[in-house]
Amino acid sequence: MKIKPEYCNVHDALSILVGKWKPIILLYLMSEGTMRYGELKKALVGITPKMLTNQLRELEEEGLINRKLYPEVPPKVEYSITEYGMTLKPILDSMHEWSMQHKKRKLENTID
Amino acid sequence: MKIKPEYCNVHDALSILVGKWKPIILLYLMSEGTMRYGELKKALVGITPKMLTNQLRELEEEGLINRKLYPEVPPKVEYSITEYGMTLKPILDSMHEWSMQHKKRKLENTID
DNA sequence: AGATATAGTATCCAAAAAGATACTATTGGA
DNA sequence: TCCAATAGTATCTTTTTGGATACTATATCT
Repeated sequence: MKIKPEYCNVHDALSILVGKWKPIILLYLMSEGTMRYGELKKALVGITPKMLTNQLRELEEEGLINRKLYPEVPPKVEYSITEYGMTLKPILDSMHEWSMQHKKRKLENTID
Repeated sequence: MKIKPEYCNVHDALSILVGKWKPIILLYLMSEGTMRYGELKKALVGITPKMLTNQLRELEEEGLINRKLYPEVPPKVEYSITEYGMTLKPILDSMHEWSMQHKKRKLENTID
């Protein structure tokens, strides 16, 4: 059997999740609920405005988060997880769980 | 609450899985069992030897796959998934499942 | 009139990931 | 003696991703 990355579903799922700040943003919105742009910017230590906007836009494009613009001045924009975005929660949770075990395992194997 | 990517377990789990060919290699070894370097190279259409070696080494370093070298000439090397690597299967399976739903959903929303 | 607050853009630069391509060691067999 | 087979290395280039930093629009408040 011959295969290419483009035909791999896991590869595609990963490409949606990957991005330096995407998992964090998703987890954050999943647990904290609605947040404004500025709040996210404060919470995500070290993120640049360009990156924040970029990651939010990409998540929005996949339908995972919602962007609500209030027509005020100064502007107010609220981000929240969509119902659809919540379908990722079990996967993120199991990755979180696996990662913790993995780190534990690494420590155990570092007897040197 | 303030957060950084380095403190996010999901981020870390992803970084182990990410790499253009890693998910494919894992899935392949999970389903096909043991494979030689040359067999993998033939199966993974378009991969360069450098990339193949690189991805295999990184997976091996995490303990997910096994490298068995037979001291023959010409050399013979067999790769297989480890028992530990198999603990990732449920996660990969759910990502596969999610990705399929996601594509279906995208098609439905493309009525334009 | 000028400062303030918010949610971004725009531009340029650095680092990381991936691709192309050629090369190597070894030894059993023709 | 020279070639084939296998599992890689080595080197250079391109592409992708992320970082630094400065700038903008605009109604309101003083």
